Amino acid sequence: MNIAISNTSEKPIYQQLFEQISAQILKGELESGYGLPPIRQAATELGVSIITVKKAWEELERLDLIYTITGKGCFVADLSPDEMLQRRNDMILQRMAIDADYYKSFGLTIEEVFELMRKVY
Amino acid sequence: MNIAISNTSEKPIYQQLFEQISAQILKGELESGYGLPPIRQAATELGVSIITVKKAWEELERLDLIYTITGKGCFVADLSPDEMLQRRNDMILQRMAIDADYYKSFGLTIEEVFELMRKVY
Amino acid sequence: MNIAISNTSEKPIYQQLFEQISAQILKGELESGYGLPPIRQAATELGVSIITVKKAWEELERLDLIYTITGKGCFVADLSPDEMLQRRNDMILQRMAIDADYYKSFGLTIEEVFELMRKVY
Amino acid sequence: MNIAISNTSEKPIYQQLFEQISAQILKGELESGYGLPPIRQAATELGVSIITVKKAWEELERLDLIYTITGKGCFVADLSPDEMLQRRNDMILQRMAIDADYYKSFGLTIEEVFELMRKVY
DNA sequence: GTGGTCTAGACCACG
DNA sequence: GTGGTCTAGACCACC
Repeated sequence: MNIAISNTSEKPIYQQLFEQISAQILKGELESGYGLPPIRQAATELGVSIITVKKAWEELERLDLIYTITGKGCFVADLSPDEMLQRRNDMILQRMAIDADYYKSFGLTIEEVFELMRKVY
Repeated sequence: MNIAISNTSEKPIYQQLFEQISAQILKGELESGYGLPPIRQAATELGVSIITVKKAWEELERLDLIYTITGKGCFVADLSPDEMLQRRNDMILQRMAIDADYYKSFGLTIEEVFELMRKVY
Repeated sequence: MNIAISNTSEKPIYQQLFEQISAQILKGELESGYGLPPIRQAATELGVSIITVKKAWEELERLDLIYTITGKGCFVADLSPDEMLQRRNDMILQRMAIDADYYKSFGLTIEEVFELMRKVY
Repeated sequence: MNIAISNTSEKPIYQQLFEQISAQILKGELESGYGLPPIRQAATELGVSIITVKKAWEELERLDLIYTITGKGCFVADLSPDEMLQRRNDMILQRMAIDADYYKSFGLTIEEVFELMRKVY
């Protein structure tokens, strides 16, 4: 659990949580079966409300990235490396399509995108 | 004025307006001195509230992309081609830095970003 | 809005809400574009918390049965009669598969199921 | 004892146990007088808590489907074939009434229910 | 006015 | 101990 929360960000806290944890799962930092901290503990550690943590956890479960055993806790789902790569790419492509639309609205060619992206990456 | 508004989008309408017009200005579609339609007219044409249009116009003026002549209307600012290119890149790079952070959070290399970006572009 | 809430039921309130409204939508009682009552109003009318109503609404939106326009309200989605029938059957079949498993666990044949079902229907 | 437990199911484990065993008794798979495994053994075999097994056994005893002889164990109750059939139907009809209400809430006719049920059975 | 988010605290079922 | 649900009330952005 290595999470950074920004209260000033325009992005909702639960979404920050969701994005960071899903990224950690899909790039293999959190192994299958890994037990996430109890929501109450996570809430106090992160300094947010229980409900906020729960909302993020729910979204993770909805995408089958974690599973819940009531009374036991929440655990990282069992995904094969192939599945993880697929899910990761799906997630990124979904976001990237929106980003690409933005770049295109400014008339950028793919080559220009590459050139600028190399600068900031 | 070629604008597409989505009421159901999670993105605020005024921001959709702002993004699309600023993009059109910075890629040269709207020439310097071009007179934007009066706020009331734009509002009825787009089917949005006057307040919403005003908010978008204010944001455009704040970034010196348009200027207002009281009683006459709003006009696209005078920007040299160099300035326009500079402003366009600034705007894109600002967004791109955020996008890049997102991609990096999933552990993508720049090459992987290029590969996926080529798919959606 | 014709909703019956049971506080004593073992079924969560938000799920009762979801089930009843989704049923009303999918059997055509609530027409496309129909504006649901504001969540605060619905909450007071039903005597439940705003959050409870919101949770039900969120689930409806997740299944594209309603859509939200921030600042305006929530509206029944536009679904063709064919789509509605399809969605209705999907929803029922999902539940029915579980019910069928239960009946099968008692060794019932399909004919016995029909016979008993006719009694209670 | 042929039981399948799902930890991730929303249905409580004790209830899964109860449902499966009661079904086996009422369809005659477990004969009258058959000795259920000791709670501790059942618990370890199924990989669940003793408390959980006990709760299921208690529910079975409450419905007179099994009886306990202190120090000896739990045994399947003596039920005549007629009684078993009656009890089975009672149990199924109770559930079926709920299921029927659900189908009816979607406006299904009994014929539509039969048609769909045939698909999944 | 609307929905979107968040808080702090409570009670319950399950194991 | 765990998660699941619910409450009452607050603040914000958008329109």
